Amino acid sequence: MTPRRRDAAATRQALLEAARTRFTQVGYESTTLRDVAADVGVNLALIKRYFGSKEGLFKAALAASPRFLADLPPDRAALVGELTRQLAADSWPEFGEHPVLMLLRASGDPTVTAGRREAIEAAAARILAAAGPADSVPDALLRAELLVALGVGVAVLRSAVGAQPLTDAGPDALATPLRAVVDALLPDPHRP
Amino acid sequence: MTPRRRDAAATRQALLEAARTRFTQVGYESTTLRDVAADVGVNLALIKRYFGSKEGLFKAALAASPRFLADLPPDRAALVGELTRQLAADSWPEFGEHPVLMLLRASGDPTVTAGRREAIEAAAARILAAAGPADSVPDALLRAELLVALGVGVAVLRSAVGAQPLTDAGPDALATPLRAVVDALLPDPHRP
DNA sequence: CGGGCAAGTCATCATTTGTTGACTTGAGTT
DNA sequence: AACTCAAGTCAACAAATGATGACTTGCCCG
Repeated sequence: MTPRRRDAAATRQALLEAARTRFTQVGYESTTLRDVAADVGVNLALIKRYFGSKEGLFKAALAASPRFLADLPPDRAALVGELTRQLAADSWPEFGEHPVLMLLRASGDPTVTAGRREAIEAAAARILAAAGPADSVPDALLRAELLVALGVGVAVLRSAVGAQPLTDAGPDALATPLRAVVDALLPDPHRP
Repeated sequence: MTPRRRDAAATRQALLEAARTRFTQVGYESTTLRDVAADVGVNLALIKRYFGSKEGLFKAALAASPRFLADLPPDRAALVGELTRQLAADSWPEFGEHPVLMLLRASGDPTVTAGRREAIEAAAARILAAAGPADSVPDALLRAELLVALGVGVAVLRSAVGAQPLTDAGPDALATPLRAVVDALLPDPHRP
């Protein structure tokens, strides 16, 4: 290996990834900057240099994470497939943990909590847009948000709680019941 | 008011309630024993006296909380009603917060995390038992656990995230979509 | 009434942890 | 080879916090 020393960009990136893992796994409060620095093999003062503070590190790590329930296909048939893929924890190859968990384990910083609410509400809006015309059912947005709630709950039960049999269920086992839920919550406007 | 001084039972109870509120709202790490003691108007050393340690206080507060998705009626029709009631955050009159949140915001103590997993799995088993024969569908337990996941997600989105319109949705608005989900996940064996 | 004991307080300690300014080192440039 | 500046290290501080043992006070029982 060629341990590229004195590479600011690489160090910064490594810090981001270590921070994301810690924050996601043990939460904001239990993550210590010394641990993050040690993971990378770097001095803790570098975190201040690059991110200013612990809160800054958290926000940077959050911004570098994939969005929850983004990139949903506008095709209803493919929607269930993509939902299933994003709910399975091992479907984030480049990430060891489910990205939505970091949102939930955040600090109490007002900026973060507000952004979290917006991210959740935006996910519901994306689901609604992908599933069909919004006016098909009066409470369509509420129903879409219930679907987001299901996604959040699945992520929590799989990645944080480890509940069985849900944790070990593969995409195949999840797809069928998920399709039933999607059909129940978001009636297909083309199929009255 | 008659501030009953020197009443060990009352003081202990007050400490438990204050702790539950703090743990639920801001999580284990961010809850300080000084804050809990101050809420009750008592010295922090009493917490050690009654509960031994912070971890002991947490476990005692957890044990004093109502179980999530307990007391489900064995009647399928009433199941949705009870689910709806337990998902609405204001349906716990004696508690300001949803009890499932304290489970999620727990410390990393192995005893607690193991108990949490068991509590979730037991909730799924209770739903399954209330909804009908377990053998009606092969993956019935997985489906019941998805219902628990929905409950966890709804609790998180309502009480911790504050996502709209879900947070302001009342029992009436929730019952209809919830019934659709229950029917989709747990097919009624009496109605093939 | 007064002795005993539990209820409650006080002051303090040790540790953890975020923050910070001064210092050192290495790589590229001239 | 000397210079420069950013990358990185070091040591230390201050605040927060859980834990703890000694001390005080009020209630109850004889």
